[in-house]
Amino acid sequence: MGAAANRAVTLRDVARLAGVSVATASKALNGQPQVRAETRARVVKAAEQLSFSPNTLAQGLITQRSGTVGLLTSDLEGRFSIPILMGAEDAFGSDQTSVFLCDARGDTIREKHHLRALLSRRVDGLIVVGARPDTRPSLGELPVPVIYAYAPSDDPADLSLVTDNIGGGRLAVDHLIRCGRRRIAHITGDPGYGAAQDRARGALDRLAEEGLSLAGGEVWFGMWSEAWGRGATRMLLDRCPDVDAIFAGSDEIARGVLDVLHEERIDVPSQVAVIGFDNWHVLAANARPPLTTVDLNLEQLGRTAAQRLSAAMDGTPVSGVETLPVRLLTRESTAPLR
Amino acid sequence: MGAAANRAVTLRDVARLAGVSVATASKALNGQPQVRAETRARVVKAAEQLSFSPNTLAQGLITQRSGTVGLLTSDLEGRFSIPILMGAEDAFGSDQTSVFLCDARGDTIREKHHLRALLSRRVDGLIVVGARPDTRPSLGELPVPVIYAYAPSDDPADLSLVTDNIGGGRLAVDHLIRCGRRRIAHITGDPGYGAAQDRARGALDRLAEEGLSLAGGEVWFGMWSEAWGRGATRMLLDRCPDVDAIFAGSDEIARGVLDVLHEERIDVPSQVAVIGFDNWHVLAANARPPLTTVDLNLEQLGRTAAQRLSAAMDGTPVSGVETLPVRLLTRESTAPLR
DNA sequence: TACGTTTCTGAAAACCTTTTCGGTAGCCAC
DNA sequence: GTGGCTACCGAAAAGGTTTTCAGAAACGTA
Repeated sequence: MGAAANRAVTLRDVARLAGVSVATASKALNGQPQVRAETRARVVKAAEQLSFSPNTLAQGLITQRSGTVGLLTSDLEGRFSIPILMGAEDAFGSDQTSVFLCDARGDTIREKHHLRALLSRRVDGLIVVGARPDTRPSLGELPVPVIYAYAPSDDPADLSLVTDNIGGGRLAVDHLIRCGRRRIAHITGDPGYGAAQDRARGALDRLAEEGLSLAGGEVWFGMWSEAWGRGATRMLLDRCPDVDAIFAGSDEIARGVLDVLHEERIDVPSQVAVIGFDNWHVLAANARPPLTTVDLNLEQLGRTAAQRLSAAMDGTPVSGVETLPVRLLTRESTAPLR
Repeated sequence: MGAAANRAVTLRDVARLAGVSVATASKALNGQPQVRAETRARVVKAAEQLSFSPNTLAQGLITQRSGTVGLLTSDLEGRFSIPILMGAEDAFGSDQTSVFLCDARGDTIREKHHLRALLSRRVDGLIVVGARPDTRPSLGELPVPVIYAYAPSDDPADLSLVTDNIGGGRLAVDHLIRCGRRRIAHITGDPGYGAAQDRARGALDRLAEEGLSLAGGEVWFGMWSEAWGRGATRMLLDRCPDVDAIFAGSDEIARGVLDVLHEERIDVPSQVAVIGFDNWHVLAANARPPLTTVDLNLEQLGRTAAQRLSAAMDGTPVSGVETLPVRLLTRESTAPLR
């Protein structure tokens, strides 16, 4: 594979080839004004000829900026971190900032290790992505700015970016109401998750505004799995056979819901509308029928994280919790009643 | 969040606090022998007190090693790259090598951009992960060693690491045969994928050894989707109602297969055994029943990639295509006939 | 011609660490 | 008291780049 260990070409090589000093070469390549056009051209040509690329390490050493930020995640599947990473990369754009992704796998000592590694590589900032949307311990005072994304920090002095779970719950129910549904049930995951509580809260709020209450009488908390989605749906149909819409707290649960409805020959969406949460593409798009769901806008979250981080790196101190809107993605599992 | 822009502490600060020169401090911290135990202790204490962490950029500048490798992927979902990343991190372990993940999103110009960024950060090596398990264009001659993982390079002078799709096909069919099945069908994805061809090839080989041929008469090529899994299964049941096992070319397809079997009240595994491919956890583990599947061993792939890369970085030139074994993961969708 | 001005170039310092090599101090033996 | 060890420490160079500042060259003006 051609180890091709020919020593990397340095600015000195370029300067020599162009017949100038390294100082001039540097200025020529960086667009500094105090260099004659003709000289600049010569340097640029030489650089291209040698396919020179500046040593970022050396640059970082003197500018005190490494041009890298760390993305520290605990997310084994990459379900959240990859979209956030893409958003962040987008926002930093080609302005020579790269993003370092480290996966701590939910392990505190691995997290510490990665943190040390990132810090010793002099990252200019840090984005911390939690595995679940609940508060997580703050990393404390660090020599670089930190943004917590998805899972907020427990220290209000930090800046956290979270998705709007309450708003998402409202949005889902609002959509169902607009579809003419009145007997709406909510099946969701582990009640220990703040996200489950918030989504339920949003749903209940919107229902109350309409003078409605939950079909089935209560929120069906359980687990974040298809199996629970199936089990809860069976119980729900038992207790409340005239339900006309189900809001599932996650796409996994929604898959279970759809499964049982299908089994019972209940048509979706004409008899019962189903809406999920997360827009986990492989689950939602492949569902039968394709699943209307609440998209978390994770790329946007990543972009915003990058922007806030840029601001913080430029010295504007930031803190608090910022809630980012989610959006409805309609597919075929919901439709107006008539 | 405490921008805490207090200038990072340097070795000079440590030395000053310990009352020694920077040279001595360096030697003390790096375990060099020519420093008195008492002095070393003083330096170590000072370093801890200031929570000093050496500037990797400066270190890299003189050792000519950045202690980072790049992981260049085209995989939007993170389905492949995250496990490979974890395996690679494992293999490099805490021996101060970090892994830089960049997502090119299947876009050539983005790939070029990331490549430049990585190279200018002086990564010590590169792992390139393709989006699909087919050959991809070589990056050509680079100043650092490169390993192609998952998708092999089209240049035989490169080193590529791929999963054993033929072996996987054999393994799947072998398992079904051991379960006493004789009328085995194969539903798989896009025939344009080498992986689809290889898996089918392995399956056919193993069947031939047993003197069997494929139930349904042919391989059912189609698309990598649940919908195709459903459609193909319906056709299959139509043409060949006595089938007793189905080998699906991916877990997504297998989900479709299970769906239709369930719909037709055909019990899995007692009447028909089903096996998938990929071990995409959210799909396979949540299936009804949980899906026996072929695990790609991607973490192992990542570990091996890291090892080969280390070897290459140490000067051993490597090339060719290395095929890594996959393994069977039995859940409940397969079982002996009786 | 002498001087001031403008325009361009280069030497050198700085960033932080590692490593080499010379130097100092202490010790022992003569 | 001298020479020769050993054990320890520090000055300095190196790595590649940017930036500052001084100097050189070219030009115009008096």
